[in-house]
Amino acid sequence: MSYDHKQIEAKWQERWESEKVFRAADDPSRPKFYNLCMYPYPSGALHQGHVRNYTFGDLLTRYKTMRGYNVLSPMGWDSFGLPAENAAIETGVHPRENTEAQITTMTRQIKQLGAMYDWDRELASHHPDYYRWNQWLFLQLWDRGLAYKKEAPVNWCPKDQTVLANEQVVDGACERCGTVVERKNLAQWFFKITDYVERLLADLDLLDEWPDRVRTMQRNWIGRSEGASFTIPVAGSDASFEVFTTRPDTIFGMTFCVLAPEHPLVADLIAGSEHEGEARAYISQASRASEIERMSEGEKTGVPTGAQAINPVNGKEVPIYIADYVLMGYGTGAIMAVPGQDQRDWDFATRYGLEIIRTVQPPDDWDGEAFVGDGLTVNSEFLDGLDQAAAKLRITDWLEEKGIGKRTVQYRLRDWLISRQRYWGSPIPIVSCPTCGLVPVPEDQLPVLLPDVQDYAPKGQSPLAGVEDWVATTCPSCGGDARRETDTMDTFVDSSWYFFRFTDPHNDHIAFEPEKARYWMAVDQYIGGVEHAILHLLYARFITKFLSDIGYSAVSEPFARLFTQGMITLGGSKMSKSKGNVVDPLDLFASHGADALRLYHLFIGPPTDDAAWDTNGVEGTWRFLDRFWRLVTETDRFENASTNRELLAQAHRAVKKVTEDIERFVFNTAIPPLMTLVNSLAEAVRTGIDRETFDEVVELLIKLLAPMAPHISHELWECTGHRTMLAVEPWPEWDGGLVAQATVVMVVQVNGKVRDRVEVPADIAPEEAERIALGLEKVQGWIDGASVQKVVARPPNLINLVVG
RNA sequence: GCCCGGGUGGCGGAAUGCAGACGCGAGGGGCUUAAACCCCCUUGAGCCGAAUCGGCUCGUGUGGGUUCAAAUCCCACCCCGGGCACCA
Repeated sequence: MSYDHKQIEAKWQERWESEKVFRAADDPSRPKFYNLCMYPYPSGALHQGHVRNYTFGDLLTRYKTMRGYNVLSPMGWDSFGLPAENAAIETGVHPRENTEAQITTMTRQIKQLGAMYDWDRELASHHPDYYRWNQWLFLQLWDRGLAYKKEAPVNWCPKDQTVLANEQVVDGACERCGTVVERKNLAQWFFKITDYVERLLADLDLLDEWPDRVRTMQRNWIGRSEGASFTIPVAGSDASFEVFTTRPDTIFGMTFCVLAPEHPLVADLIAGSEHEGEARAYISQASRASEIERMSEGEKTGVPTGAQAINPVNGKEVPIYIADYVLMGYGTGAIMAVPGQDQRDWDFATRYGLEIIRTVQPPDDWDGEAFVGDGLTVNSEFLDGLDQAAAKLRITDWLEEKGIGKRTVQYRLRDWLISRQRYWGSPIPIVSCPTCGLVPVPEDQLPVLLPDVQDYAPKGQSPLAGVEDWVATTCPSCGGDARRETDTMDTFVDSSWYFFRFTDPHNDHIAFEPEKARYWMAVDQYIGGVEHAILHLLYARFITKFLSDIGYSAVSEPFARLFTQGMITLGGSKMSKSKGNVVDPLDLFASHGADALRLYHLFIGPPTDDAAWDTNGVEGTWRFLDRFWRLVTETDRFENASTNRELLAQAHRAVKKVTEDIERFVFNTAIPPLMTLVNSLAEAVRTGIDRETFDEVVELLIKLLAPMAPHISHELWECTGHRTMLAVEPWPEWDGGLVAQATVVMVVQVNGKVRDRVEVPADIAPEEAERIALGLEKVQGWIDGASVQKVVARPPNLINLVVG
């Protein structure tokens, strides 16, 4: 009889839940393991990406539990955010109602997977119990000057009617809806992540259990550049401007300067100039140009200001241009242009007929344009003859001595723009008072509750602005009339500290007890999609460092070990509703069961890699489970047999292999030894096996399968007469004596080609291996009288005879 | 343009001194009135031999190199995927 996955899976899901097998107690006497899958947005439908994520996570939860760890594996909901609000705009249904219905649905689906969480610790970021502490976090940052409001040019999505962080702009378009992003000046809230930039960069080196790829992405995102900044005076005026360069050694090659169109000095420089009209037209065009147009590389355009700059090293006067290839947001918004050593400057110079001076000698065969490589400095007075490094050092010292400039480090990373003109998020706990200015809502008045609104449609400001009796309030400081901040927080704020809240999820007088966090943090294993490699992980690292600084966290890095899983693809592209290529996990729960689906996700390929979906593969893992099921439940004839020891040895080798593979987080190679062991066991049942060996091999197989296919494993554990809960049984150890092989098949090569194989003792000496190899008939045929010139012996696996 | 990954049968993928484990697919056989399920066998390409067994040659994107030995290490190139991108 084939196994009834529906009945068995329902039975065990109920048992695990009612017996609270996976509830984590705060017990500092036990070694802990904090295992966390990135908490999901409650979209309402479990997809294969979730299944893959939770299958990996649950395998680890169950494995570590069997290894005796006190495992914390919580689940929660990233439940604020745009999709629920956009749905509300269309349907009028309150986002809360919608979100909570979807949480209910997804909870049921996750339980159908058999993935175990401590549901007593469930949290959802839209609950006042949670966002109250989100607001608390905001106030902590405010108190230390790390939250501030300022007018800034921002990325504005005209469709969603909200501001986007730089990180949420992809190819000049809104990450969510694809609308081309505009630039707008608005007063916005920021977190000062740049205060932490050096630590965020330096501590990446400590994260040696993170994928290199993710560390590199973060490093590039932070974008540290060393160089010099210095002052350039404007000729015939008191004005001057600062520039930053990574190539101060090329300063003698400066033949013009460029200011960004938004540079504050521009207006003064062009006033009254013959180029004023032309320049104004250019500036206004640049400000209207969408981000995407400005970003498209190509022809560099610009206009002269008519003003001249004075090169501080040699007093040479060069023209000052305005061009949009210089960005106001990076460095000082002004550059010294050195076309000889910078391709962008070269392009600009050749277009406008400007002078080009090489100050680095290119190689003799150089036929390119700007030369950016290393070489001897030329045309540079006291720098001549120095290489790049020496010249940089020399000129930077010179600039510092003269008081003209200084060593400078620049970063690509900007402060984190956290305000959103949307409804479905944590209200920012600030009140604006005409006399006191911006005043924080006192901690004991938190949470600032999100009020209900009538109209969710975006109008350029948060829908909260329309709730007059909410907006109108009194100043906590002077008691006078004041108005509430109507922006809400970016949902990345919610997710930047939720892993702390899981350590003390019900606390209603503090965000979390530092003592509890001290026991559970850091997260030992964090599992999720690589799409969070930059934003979420960077923000979470920043907030953790902050919480550490204010005494709430004993760790300054939240995630000790990070695992990023690959995507599931079908027909060459990522499975997604919009592509219409989804395979619904719920259908597979019904047709093949959660165990077969889980096993398929483990087996399909390396967990880090993308994997091409093949429903036949689920059929395959189902067949494997069913074969094992029938073998255990239908075998009833036993006899003494001589091959039992070899079968037992194979079983113990499987224990070793599976254990080692789980430890190194590679699951696809942990399944084949189980499949071959089941096949060998079936073979042994056909040819004769004794009861004792059969039972031992079955017991090992059940335990090894327990973290991967838990339902069928638990049922078989019970079927084979055990009264204990398999989930908390100890993980099996392998018998070293059985694993070690007495004899090994040695490969015999002649001139590097395999010519024969021979069974030899595992501890064979090289000389003996050579003697045996030379005695083989086939080997003699290949040597054919020639002399053996060299013997490379790697006993007992291989020996290579080199003949000439 | 710069920085990461990656190219192995019909397919997903194993393999760090034996290429193709394991699974899927395909082909053949058994069971069956029949089909499905299940069980057994075959399955990189080419070739040799009185040939269901034994053997040979080639073969891991392309071209070189190092080595007794290369999918694996090195160099160059091609292709695919990802990240960043006028960052001075």
